[in-house]
Amino acid sequence: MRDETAIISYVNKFVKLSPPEAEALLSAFQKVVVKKRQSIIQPDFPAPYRYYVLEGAMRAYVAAENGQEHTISFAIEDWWITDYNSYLYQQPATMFVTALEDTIALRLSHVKEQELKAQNPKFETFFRIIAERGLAYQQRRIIINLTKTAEARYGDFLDKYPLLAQRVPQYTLASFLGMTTEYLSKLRKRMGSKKT
Amino acid sequence: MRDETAIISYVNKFVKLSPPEAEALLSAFQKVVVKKRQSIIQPDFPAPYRYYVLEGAMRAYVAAENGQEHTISFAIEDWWITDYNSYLYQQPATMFVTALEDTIALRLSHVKEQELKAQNPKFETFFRIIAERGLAYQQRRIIINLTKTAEARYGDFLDKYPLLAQRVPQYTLASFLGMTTEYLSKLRKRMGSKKT
DNA sequence: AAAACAGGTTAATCTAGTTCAATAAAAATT
DNA sequence: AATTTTTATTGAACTAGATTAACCTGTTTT
Repeated sequence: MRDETAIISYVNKFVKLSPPEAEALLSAFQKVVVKKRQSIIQPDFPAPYRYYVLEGAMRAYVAAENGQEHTISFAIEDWWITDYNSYLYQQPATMFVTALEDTIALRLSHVKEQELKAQNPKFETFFRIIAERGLAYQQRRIIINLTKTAEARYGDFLDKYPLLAQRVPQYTLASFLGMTTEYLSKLRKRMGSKKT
Repeated sequence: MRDETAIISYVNKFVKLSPPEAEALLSAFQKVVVKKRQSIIQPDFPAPYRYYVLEGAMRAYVAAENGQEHTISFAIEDWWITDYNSYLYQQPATMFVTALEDTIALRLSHVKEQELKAQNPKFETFFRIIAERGLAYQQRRIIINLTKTAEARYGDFLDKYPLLAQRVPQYTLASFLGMTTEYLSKLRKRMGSKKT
């Protein structure tokens, strides 16, 4: 069982915190327990928090008119998740963020985040770094989506996130990769031996 | 003719700079003139700079084996452009960044950027803000790519960037939107009256 | 232990978007 | 102003991937 100090080690990978700084950071977060299938962010409501996953798995998705779901992101241990357009600009969300497993997360409110950054430039640096990492990650994802076939996207995901691929329901993975469940099922059969 | 002080007004929209701070900022940039079709970033070479466009237009794209080009981003006046995975992590680029028109830009080296941020937390704040804006923008783009048809993506782009849509070659727009030039041409004919 | 639900597979049919190839129209270069 | 290069259009043939619908399996819930 990981406790909330996991986030201290995590932040320390990017900026070195003194014990009082670590304490200040920790006190800005609240621990939340989310049962499988429960949503912590819903369309039309603002998303006042960003979430750091301590244990478990979540996903962010948008629901289309016809009932289709499109997974925008996953988050497991040490990953962050929220609807960034809602959180950063404090506007109504367009996404759901829902637990794929029973999950324990630390949430940080938008207000507390501003306080942290105002209080200590190290926190400003930290949030700058994770925003840049997110930016670079998403640019890679956009490139993959524009350039690769469904089969190549799946193969690529398997290479990069073999454990995650086994951990999340296949229909969420298909919708993350931009294809239907049925087609992913066909691909898996066709690829058979080559990949796990 | 916009001169380099344009970037001062731009940064001032996010963080308020005193005259000496503005001076410090400006001195970190170098003005560069890029002729149409000239590349400032190429695959396999690191991208030591990020670019702020003063005048003109550029695009970032990846070239596939078969000769296809996939446009990752555009930049016109007041926009930034670079290969973020190369610039942020100082690794070899995978993209080209090339001028679509004769362009004047201000470039900031990775080294200078670190100096600015170390020197003054306001700059740290500024780069945090533009990274977050980029993140939110890219999350919107990923949603559009996953959820909309080619026709809807084009309509959407026309609504949001009507001037840009007329300014860049259509094949670059098609490749940005994730479709072939031929298909975009067909869409335009089909949509005819509805949209400009 | 039956019923209900969530997740996954299979196969037939269909279509949005690609490919290929030729042509046309603009724009840049001589 | 003629030639070359770049950009855009058109149509026919094709295919990666979607849709529909039925079925299967394991897991919760009653």
